[in-house]
Amino acid sequence: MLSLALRCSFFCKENTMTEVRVRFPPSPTGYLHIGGARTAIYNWLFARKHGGKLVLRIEDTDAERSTQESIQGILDGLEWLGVTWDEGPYFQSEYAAEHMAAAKRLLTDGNAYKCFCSKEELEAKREAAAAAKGDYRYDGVCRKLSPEQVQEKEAQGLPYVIRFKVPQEPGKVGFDDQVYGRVERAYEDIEDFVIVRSNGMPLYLLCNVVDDIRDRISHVIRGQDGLSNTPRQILLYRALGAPLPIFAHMPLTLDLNKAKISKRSHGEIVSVQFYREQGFLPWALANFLVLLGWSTSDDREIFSREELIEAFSFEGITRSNSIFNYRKDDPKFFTDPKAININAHYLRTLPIEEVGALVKVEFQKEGLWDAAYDGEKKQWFLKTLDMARERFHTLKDFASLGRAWFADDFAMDETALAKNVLKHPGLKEWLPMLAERFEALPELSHDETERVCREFAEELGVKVGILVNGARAVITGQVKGPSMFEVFAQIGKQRVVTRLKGATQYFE
RNA sequence: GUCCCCAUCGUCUAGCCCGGUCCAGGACACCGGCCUUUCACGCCGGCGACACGAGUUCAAAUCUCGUUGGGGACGCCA
Repeated sequence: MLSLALRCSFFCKENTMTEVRVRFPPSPTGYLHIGGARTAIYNWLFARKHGGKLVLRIEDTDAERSTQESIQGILDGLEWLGVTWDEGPYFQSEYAAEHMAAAKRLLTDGNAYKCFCSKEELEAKREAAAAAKGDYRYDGVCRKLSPEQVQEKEAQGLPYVIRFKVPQEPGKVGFDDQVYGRVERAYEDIEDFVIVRSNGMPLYLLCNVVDDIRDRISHVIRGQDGLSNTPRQILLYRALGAPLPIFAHMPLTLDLNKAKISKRSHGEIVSVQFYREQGFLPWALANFLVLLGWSTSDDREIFSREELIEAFSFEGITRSNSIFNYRKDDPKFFTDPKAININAHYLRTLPIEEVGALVKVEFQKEGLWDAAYDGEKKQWFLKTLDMARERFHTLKDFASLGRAWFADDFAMDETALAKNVLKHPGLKEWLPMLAERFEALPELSHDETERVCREFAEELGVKVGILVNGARAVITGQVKGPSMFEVFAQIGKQRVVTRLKGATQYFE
């Protein structure tokens, strides 16, 4: 799709910055959302792959919208995902003096000028242009002001913003984006943009560049929505006499209506925290997110950390936006089915000890944790998880669907009750009778319980499945689960017998 | 409106740069089968796409142009 020469320009072009340094600069105006998380992961992968550094920088210059809570949320989210940074977090607000100094320099070097046009004036011009169906760009009236005129206006105490002087010549600015290829923008299409507000505060475009220069960022990896900012930022780098980083823009993640996902309009479904609460394994989410816009040429989709770091490159990144196919109000999937599928995959393939550690946290929250699970019941605990996890999708399932394994106050699934218990009235007598036969055994083993069940079924002249599934319902509250003979043995004689005898209650 | 970007199954995508091996491959989802005491896993099979139109060519998903559709950016937000 894109010429190879262009794609590998990072490796071929001489670069004054030998060290790979990338950054993730969230603005703390809300929780960490999956789009931001994906960008962070890409940066992290790139840094790890090239032995570089990931800098975390909190862009908190919008004091009104930034919150401490949000900062903490972002940090927690990254940490949970396993995205580790090497420097920071730095806070953009602490470098205000530097941003100002840069603005002053641009002013004295003649790369910027003071603009006294009021917001109202500009607004009027914008509206007039819109009414005439034309497009508006700052007309540069203040750029033409003589030094005397500027002095005069300043003497009058008129407020001013500082605008950058975009070259007024036929050329264009361009750069080789690592994902999108050559991107160019004619000077005439760029207006003299504001870099400092009338209250003296520098704007994002400038701050961001100044910070990236100071942090010696070699590769700017960010969302495609930053693509059209890039030409202006390059102008800033040039004027500031700094070397250019390499740019790589990622396609965006869209919602079902193909609109950019945002915290504001999508709520929890796009928040990393939500997945944490819903029982996602952190790496499963990361793995899924990475696949939204990146792939390898082979058919691999499941990657360990190491494998991903090894496999990752800009080459595998698509240029088209991808849709986050979440399904709200779907009884089976509460988010993108693929995300659930990947989570389920990790849930049943990860070393059981790892799953155990995560389930422990879940159980502690649910009041299901028993200290003995870390002690004498540890083997039993892990084996139970191992048996149960095969058909679970999230960590929460252990405490909900799997509750009967660990506690006596579990819920009876309605389908299980109707289909596997009430449908066969004979079970009202048979299950307690089965309990008696189990009681006669020294302990419940897979083979013994199977023998007993089959013999009993034969005596009764019914299919063993009726007995077994009826038992499953009253013992686990579920319509599905592992082989019941293993379940008998695992749940243990006492609970099994009690629950089988209690079957009569369902017939009243 | 202006500038820019994008366009393959419902979704994520491979293939496109270097045209034939692609009546387009994989994954998820969905449907069916096998397995089975259930469900799940696993395995087997099915459904399902090159946005449209021209052009170039012996040959186009791949190259060119146009159309349409979608997205992003156009702030004294970040």
